Amino acid sequence: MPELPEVETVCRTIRPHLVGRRIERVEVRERRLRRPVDPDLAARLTGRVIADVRRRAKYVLIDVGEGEDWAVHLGMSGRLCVGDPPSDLSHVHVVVSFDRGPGLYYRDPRRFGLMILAKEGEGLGELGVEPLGEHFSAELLWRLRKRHRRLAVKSLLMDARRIVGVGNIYANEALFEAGIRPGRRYGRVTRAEVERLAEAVPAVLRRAIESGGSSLLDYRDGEGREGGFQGSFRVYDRVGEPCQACGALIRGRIVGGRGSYYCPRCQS
DNA sequence: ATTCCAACCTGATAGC
DNA sequence: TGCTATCAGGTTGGAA
Repeated sequence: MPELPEVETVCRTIRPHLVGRRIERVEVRERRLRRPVDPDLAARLTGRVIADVRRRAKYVLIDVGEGEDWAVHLGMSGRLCVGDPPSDLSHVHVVVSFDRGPGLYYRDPRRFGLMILAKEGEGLGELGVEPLGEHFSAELLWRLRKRHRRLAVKSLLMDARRIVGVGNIYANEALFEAGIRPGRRYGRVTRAEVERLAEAVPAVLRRAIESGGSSLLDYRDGEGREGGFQGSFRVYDRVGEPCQACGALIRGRIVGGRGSYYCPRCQS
């Protein structure tokens, strides 16, 4: 679910409710996430004052001072919402209350999410370039091409060790915008196409953020609202529908184990 | 070193 | 209605 635009939206929507709040109580109801939650997490967080909330890759980073971040990954079905948890607490794994104002809860039916408390910048593994940052460019993509000639271009876009934040939805959408088929070997992508891709990736992500992200099933922002970008998909999950640009029927195939979608006329 | 793929888990949906 | 099979926004570890 949550790719960069969704995580960014969550950060923006929880930030005003959390900054300056002192963590009063943390209840971990289910420790079995993708990696087990530290048994001491609640104790380590209690009493901390939240200094900031920001995003890195697909992580929500809650700055709890002393150089440490409470990093939350939403996996496929995670939600981080401000307010009281729903009366049905199933899949609500963590509930937080503060010295004042509304609480915060984490819900994740599939438990592919992750939650750690670590020194700033640590514990998140190898993370690549931010596609909305200054280091993302055609030059970078061209450089990466040298080392990944055999890889499908879409798989490269989705490899968080190289480029972060781009998941299955936005990889498909950006490749449509750049006119490149998802399964094309990266070594066969031309310089001109790389230039288009370098424009398309941040453009798609920015538009999605403006719409509050995409809600398929589980995603909600920090205030419980659905995103709106799912109504703007050009190719994602649209097999058999006409391309909005040329009318050809959208096709689907598996690339790198993930559902991939493209217009056979607009994308080569 | 790079690439591929199964695995993790629950729920929604499609087909019979 | 109900059962089964398939698929889903992500990441990872191990094999090829």
